Amino acid sequence: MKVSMKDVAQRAGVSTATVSHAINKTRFVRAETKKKVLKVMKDLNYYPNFAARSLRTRKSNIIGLLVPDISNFFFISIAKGVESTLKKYGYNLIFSNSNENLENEIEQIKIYNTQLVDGLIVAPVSADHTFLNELFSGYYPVVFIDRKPKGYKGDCVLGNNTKGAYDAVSMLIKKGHTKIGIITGLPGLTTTEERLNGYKKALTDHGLKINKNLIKVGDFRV
Amino acid sequence: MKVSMKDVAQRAGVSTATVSHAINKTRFVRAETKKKVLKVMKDLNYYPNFAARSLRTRKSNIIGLLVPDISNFFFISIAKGVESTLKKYGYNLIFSNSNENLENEIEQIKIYNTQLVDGLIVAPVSADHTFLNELFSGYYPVVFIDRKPKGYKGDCVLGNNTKGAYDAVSMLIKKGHTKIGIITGLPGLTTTEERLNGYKKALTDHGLKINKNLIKVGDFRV
DNA sequence: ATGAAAGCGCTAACAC
DNA sequence: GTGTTAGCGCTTTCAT
Repeated sequence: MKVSMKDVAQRAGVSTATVSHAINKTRFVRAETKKKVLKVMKDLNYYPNFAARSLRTRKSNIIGLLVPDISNFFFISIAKGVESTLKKYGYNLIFSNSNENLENEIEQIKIYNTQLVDGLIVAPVSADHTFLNELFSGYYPVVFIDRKPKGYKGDCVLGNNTKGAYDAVSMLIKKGHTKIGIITGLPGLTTTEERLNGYKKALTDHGLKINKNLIKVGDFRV
Repeated sequence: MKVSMKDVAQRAGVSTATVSHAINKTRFVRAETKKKVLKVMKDLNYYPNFAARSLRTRKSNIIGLLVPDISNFFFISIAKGVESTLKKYGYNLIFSNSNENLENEIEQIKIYNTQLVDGLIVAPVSADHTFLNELFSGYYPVVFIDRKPKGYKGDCVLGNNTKGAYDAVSMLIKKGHTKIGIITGLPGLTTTEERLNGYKKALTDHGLKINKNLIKVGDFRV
């Protein structure tokens, strides 16, 4: 049988409250008592039950990360950064993949809605996200990254794609170039649209014409 | 306030047992009753509480994956495969990184020991793992991949590195080559050692001498 | 075909 | 400085 806090308490001759407080440093426990408790914990190879603690405290110390492509280097580097920062604060990462598919994204969000996570980071698929207004219970914080969820107003962390493209094109123009092309990302992504807008605006602002033949669609998803 | 099963039951005029069974299809519920329950669930935007369910059933439907390098393509492709297979069976993936550091590995295993996961997949760091014999409570299944944990006898899924290297070298020899080098992975890894053994054995078996100058250490971690 | 209620293992308010 | 105990939200046994 799995050893519970009660077992530890009994063997140490204290109450579960004392064990709990010894573990969590949430009220004073006499040094001697604490030492005894810790020893028993070790002897019995005791680990507090995650589910019970989580149920009681309403915290899971888990953050969800939902990305559209788990093998894309861009999203992996995000996952890496998120994971290492979370661990620093005692959190864990649940990593999930919508695979650029709206159904998958919705299914995964429903799982997160079970209070599995204390917070969620999403790089949304390219689609209308008005439905999020009712899907999100509002009981845990959500932040979107990289792409903007269309039709939903929530916190986002985004690159300034328009300005990036604008500046890049302006730079080329200033260097004397006039025939400037762009390979865009996948159509429909906000990043794609924003960069294309920046490209076009830079050309127009500098008196250059937009040549459709110089605009090619690539397979970038970030 | 977060809506609980009790709220759903009250609003639907049934007991929590019925709600539970309607959700889980775990005993017959009259079609009409079920329909009413489902509607109330939707109306109230109800999602079952993960922690409560997990506490009661002693299942989390979460599998842990612990790898030594989260940005290594090899481990990422493993993560991708694991994640998609898990999702197919209704499981989630907790993704963690030991960063080739034994302390991190141990810390993370302790977290998993809180019954957070129903199972664990580990690509261990290169170090003695005898300590696992007492660290693992034995209450959840663990499988090691890619590298063999030294000093611990447990389930592993490994490549046949010795034979792979042996065959590769033998092939070169059969083609008439005699000056055959190897760039190994990091020293200490079981994969490195096994491949080196295969390399050496192939040379010896075919009557060739081992030339230390032809053995170079690379930075491969898989 | 459904309900009542115990209990999973913790935390924290209250008591002393 | 420590103990008692209610209760978190489910699942499931025992009733009916």
